[in-house]
Amino acid sequence: MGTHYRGRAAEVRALDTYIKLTRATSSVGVRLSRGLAEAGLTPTQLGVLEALLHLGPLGQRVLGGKLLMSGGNITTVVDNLERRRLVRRERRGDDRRHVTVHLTSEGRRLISRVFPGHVAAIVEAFSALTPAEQEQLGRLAKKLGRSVSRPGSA
Amino acid sequence: MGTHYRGRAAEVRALDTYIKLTRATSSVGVRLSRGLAEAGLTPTQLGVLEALLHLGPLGQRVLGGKLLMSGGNITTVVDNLERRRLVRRERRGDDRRHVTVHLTSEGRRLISRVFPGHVAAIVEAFSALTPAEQEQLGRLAKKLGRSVSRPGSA
DNA sequence: ATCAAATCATTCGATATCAAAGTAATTGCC
DNA sequence: GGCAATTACTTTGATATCGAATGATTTGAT
Repeated sequence: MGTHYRGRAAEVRALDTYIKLTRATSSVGVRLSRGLAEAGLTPTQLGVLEALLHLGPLGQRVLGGKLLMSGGNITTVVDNLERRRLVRRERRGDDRRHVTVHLTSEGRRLISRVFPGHVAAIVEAFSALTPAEQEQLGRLAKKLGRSVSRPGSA
Repeated sequence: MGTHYRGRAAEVRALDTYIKLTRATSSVGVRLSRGLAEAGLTPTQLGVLEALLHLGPLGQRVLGGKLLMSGGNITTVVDNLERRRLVRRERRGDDRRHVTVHLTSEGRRLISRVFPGHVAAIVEAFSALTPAEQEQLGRLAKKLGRSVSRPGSA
């Protein structure tokens, strides 16, 4: 008894949380995109350049893993960056299936210039929350993400 | 004094929270997309059908507002749904600029069948968090989203 | 009544994104 | 050594998404 009601309450609660979560994430994303648009970068392109800046040259497969993105998509994004001479592909000698993506000096210059402002925008977006709230939000998000990615317990 | 250090700490904290937030949201989205894919629906298409089911026929502009989506995109999504006979456009008589989007009976049947499973998937995704944690997450997400959407205070 | 401005939808050109199919190269097994 | 399976990337075809430009219609000001 009460199961029905509890079930509905659980539905309303989860749905409500889900909506707030996606809206918040979307809002932050939209805000950050604006700054990036001035540099002519999409969020994904920034992600690729940033990974290359901080981790050095990477294979496309690794890039896809870092950015939670399908392989087919990596090809497209790297294509677009390469066309603008921001990155350079290099076929690896020891295993010619692999392609290593490098920042060009131009790409390095761009990402070095843009990244600080991007971080500042993130800090500003989250300034609505106290440090403790940010940590709490991070903790809950991590817990949620972790459980969804794994085979689910219940 | 200390400003520099605090600045860096704030950056690390916001960045870390941001990454966890986007990853969690993305993971939940990916999980939900799977169930939708079986019904041949994208998340956006589901959103449109669900809005029409629960709110009745709507103008495209209103739909865009509900789903936080640009007008151009609404046209595309409604095009795709209309091609599958799940919705029907109707040019309004009193103001011929307006188009009202209706569910067809086929569309109503589909969304009625799919929606409960979608909700169940959301409940399951969030079951990793206790009710109190879900409410806390919702509260923080709402606070964050609200502040980002508005002209930002500080 | 007429012309300008505003509003709603569509079109267009980019990028993103995925899944599936295809190509190239490597590894493993016999 | 040679064929099968695996792995890495690319290609293809579909949807999503935005912003800017365009078209159609209505509203407002004179």
